[in-house]
Amino acid sequence: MRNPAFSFELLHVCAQSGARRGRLHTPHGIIETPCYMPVGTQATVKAVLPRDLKEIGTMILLANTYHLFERPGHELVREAGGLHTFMRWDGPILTDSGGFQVFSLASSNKIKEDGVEFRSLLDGRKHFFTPESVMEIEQALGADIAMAFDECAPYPCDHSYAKAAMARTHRWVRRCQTAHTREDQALFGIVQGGAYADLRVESAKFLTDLDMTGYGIGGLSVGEPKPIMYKMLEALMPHMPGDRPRYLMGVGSPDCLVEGAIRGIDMFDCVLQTRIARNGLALTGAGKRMLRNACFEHDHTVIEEGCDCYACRNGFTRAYLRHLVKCKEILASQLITLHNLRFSLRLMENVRQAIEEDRLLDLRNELAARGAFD
RNA sequence: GGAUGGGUUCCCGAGCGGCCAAAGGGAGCAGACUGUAAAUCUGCCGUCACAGACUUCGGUGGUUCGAAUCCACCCCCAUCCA
Repeated sequence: MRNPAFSFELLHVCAQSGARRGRLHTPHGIIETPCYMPVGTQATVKAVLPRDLKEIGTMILLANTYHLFERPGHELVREAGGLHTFMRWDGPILTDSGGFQVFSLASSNKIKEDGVEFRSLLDGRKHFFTPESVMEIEQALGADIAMAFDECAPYPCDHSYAKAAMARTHRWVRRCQTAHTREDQALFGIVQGGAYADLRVESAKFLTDLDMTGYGIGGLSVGEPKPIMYKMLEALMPHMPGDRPRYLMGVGSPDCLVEGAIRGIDMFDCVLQTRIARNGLALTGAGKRMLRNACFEHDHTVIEEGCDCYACRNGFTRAYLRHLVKCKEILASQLITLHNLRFSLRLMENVRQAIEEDRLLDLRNELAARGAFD
């Protein structure tokens, strides 16, 4: 079932860490991996122009099936010529299936064998999502990569529940495969299994047998301690096919990006960068900086010396950004978002280079020593 | 000069005899944020030796067991009338 329109080259494996340096070819462009993918849930990365996303080195964006179904509706996007045309982004796009909303909006939906009943956040109406209907929506949206419809179990949850959610996810992914026909779009399956290594391994094996174009690893970073997440990755990774991209869904704090790459992850997405930016928090190589705080009132230096983002390159100071944050000015969100995204994309550039040079563990240790993960 | 309505903790603004250190906003300070219901949310926000005590509601006296709340006078402010 692998889609021939997509190919994944494994360029190098870091001798020091085992991390993978790869290249994923898609109809809308090439993705160098490991990569970080900015999230544009509503067909826009909040506060950033597509032009700027391109300039900072974004190779692929995320959008969300559930949110775009609710508004503006997938038929409208289809009518507009698909997501790329609609949102004016001609690079690769990945659509999440709405599986995460099964988890994050758990209080307003009901999970059944056939699918999930969602209560609309906008008008309270009920919508029933099935693997088939989600495939219909994702194909209408027309992203390069469509994620299968999965059930993301919460943490903590007991073994039997995690197993049931995993098994359902497995049944659903086969239905997704059957319903998915678009040849210029790849379908990625999603490994589930909660915080249970045996289930993770079982899920990895099951999905491997389905010979999919790529694989998501879902249901992690849902509240469990990081060591557990890492343990899950270590347990399941030997059972993942080496010649397919592996996407750790929803994970992307600076430390997790590096630790994930070390454990063989090729793709990451995370809303953290953009969300914390809108709350005045900037990422730097020496740790996070809450620019709203009083200690920056008279700090006339840029967010991070040497950073090549628009804000730092052009002398926007912490004192000025603090002022913008306190005034709730839109520019604060724009500048800090751009900075955080550039920080993360540059981090991955460094990770890729370190893999090529077989020194990713060294890089990890250097970053940690400088406080980049604080 | 007369009439009326007001003066409340940094600001606005509730309270109108005890349940008031005083609602609610704002500002200020801090925290959270990982497949985005997030330009959101949470906590603190009179002072201190802080499970308690002390000082506050324009000022000064008074009534009362008890007052930001009632009374008297005074000082300001707003509007209106001369």
